[in-house]
Amino acid sequence: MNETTLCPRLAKAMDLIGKRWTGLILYQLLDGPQRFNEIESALPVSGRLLSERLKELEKEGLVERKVYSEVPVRVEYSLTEKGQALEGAIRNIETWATGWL
Amino acid sequence: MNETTLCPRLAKAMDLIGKRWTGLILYQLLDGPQRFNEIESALPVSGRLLSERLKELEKEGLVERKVYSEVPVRVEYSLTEKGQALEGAIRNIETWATGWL
DNA sequence: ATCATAAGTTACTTTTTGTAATTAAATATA
DNA sequence: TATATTTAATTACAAAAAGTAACTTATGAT
Repeated sequence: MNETTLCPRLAKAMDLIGKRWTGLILYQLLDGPQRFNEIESALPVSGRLLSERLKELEKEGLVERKVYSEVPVRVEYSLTEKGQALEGAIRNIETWATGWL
Repeated sequence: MNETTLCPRLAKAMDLIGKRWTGLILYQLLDGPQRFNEIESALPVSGRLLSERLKELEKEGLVERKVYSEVPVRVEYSLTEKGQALEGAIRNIETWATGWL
């Protein structure tokens, strides 16, 4: 086990995307801003992990969180420019999936 | 938690790629056929998980395993056409990583 | 017989996930 | 006043996956 010449940025990207549910959450957000429950309903992910993943993605600047003080509260998540920039990669995976799986 | 209309192929693709080390292993194999120890040295993955991941990828038809009965034995792993077809997605992630991380 | 080497596998600990119940905040209703 | 509703989480605990290091297997050279 060593890290020799592995590009740290690629390693970080793969670590982010290669985390369970992250890819699907980003894919879901390509459809536009969505609230917590919408994402939870669209994917087979539990609230616990969805919350955790969204926090990570927000911290990494891929996702933005907006709170609307309505009743009951509404929280919307959307892709930032940085997150949106992953669309090509995600669409590529989608295309591969339909062609090879 | 439900699965509503989520595309099963995309879900499977994300499950494959979204498994720790899988993305980097595939990326490494884009350089051409490599033996077990080469991959292990190039990435911060342990032999235990590398072995497990390569088995999964072989089972899914993305990677081919060839044994050369030399002394000591040589085992080479390479991408199949199906695995190679992921190059676009992987390169896309690489580009994103260098641009945004 | 002993050693060397590549490619794993095993045993054991730590971390991450899955699941379900619970909480917080802000009203509306009985 | 007390209870109910709804969204967005958080907590507690069990199960699964990952990290680490030592061990095994196969084959032939010394």
